[in-house]
Amino acid sequence: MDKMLATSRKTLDRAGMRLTSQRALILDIIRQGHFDADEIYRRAKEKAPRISLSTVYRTLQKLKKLGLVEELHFDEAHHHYEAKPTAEHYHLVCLGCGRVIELRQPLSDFIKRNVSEAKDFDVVETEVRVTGYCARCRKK
Amino acid sequence: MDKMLATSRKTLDRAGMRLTSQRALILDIIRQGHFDADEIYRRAKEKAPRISLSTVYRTLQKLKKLGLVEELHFDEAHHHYEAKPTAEHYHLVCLGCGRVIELRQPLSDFIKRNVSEAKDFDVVETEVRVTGYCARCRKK
DNA sequence: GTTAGTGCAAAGGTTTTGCATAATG
DNA sequence: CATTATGCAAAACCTTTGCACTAAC
Repeated sequence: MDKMLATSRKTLDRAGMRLTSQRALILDIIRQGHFDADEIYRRAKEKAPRISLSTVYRTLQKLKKLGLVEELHFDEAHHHYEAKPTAEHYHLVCLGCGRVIELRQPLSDFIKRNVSEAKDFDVVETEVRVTGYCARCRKK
Repeated sequence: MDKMLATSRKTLDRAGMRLTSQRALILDIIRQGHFDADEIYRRAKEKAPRISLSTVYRTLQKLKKLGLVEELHFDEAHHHYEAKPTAEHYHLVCLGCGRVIELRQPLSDFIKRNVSEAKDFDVVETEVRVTGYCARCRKK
């Protein structure tokens, strides 16, 4: 049980939630990349064949509320999830191959400054989604 | 039949598509704001009670492909649509009241410049979604 | 008239929920 | 052991599709 898991446990504890094997597993999977619920489910089943899709959804939901996981909206069909906290970054989604590239850029300050100034808005979260073609796909 | 509709007709013509009363109606509704498919359907039914939800979805799909309409990803459950072409802008979604505020900011240049420089990515579209609380809701 | 578009109903895919059982703290 | 979480199956949603009929060009 690593350090991050210990931190997660504390967060769960504080919320009166239990750290089950399924939750630890899901948390672990999410830390490895951006996946949709079904992909998380498939990966989880490799280690815990009896896990159910509902558990995945319920867990994701709860972790999201606790701020341990962030929900992303890459494509139209499914949501994707990634572990938090992470350094600020946003996503490039390649329309050719579907690859998701993380891009660390100090954008939120820029946005927040402009947004609040202009509209008196209290920013909670900023999601930037850029679609286009990666270098590999552009060559075709 | 206004000027915009004439433009739309041309675009449809070029694609070998017919300008039906339903399409004109949907186009007209979308120009009034950002709505999800169901809201468009409800509004459309007021003027054309026999219109079907499938027609709404099919129309949105086609208009999107033609570039007359843009699909947005505000909340987790539905897609929203807005008319194009519009000036570059992004969206603030209030977590309190759900209101969507348009924000005109020259962000895309900033993003495109940074993105291409950093990652050799050919940008097609940029979507920025800022969530938070509007002035009204913040007071509570 | 030909062909594309519509309405309806049915299917598809994702996410949520109810309930009895199992596991955590 | 009290309570929260799980698994399963069924339901709830949103969106798409097949087909016969209608309307646009």
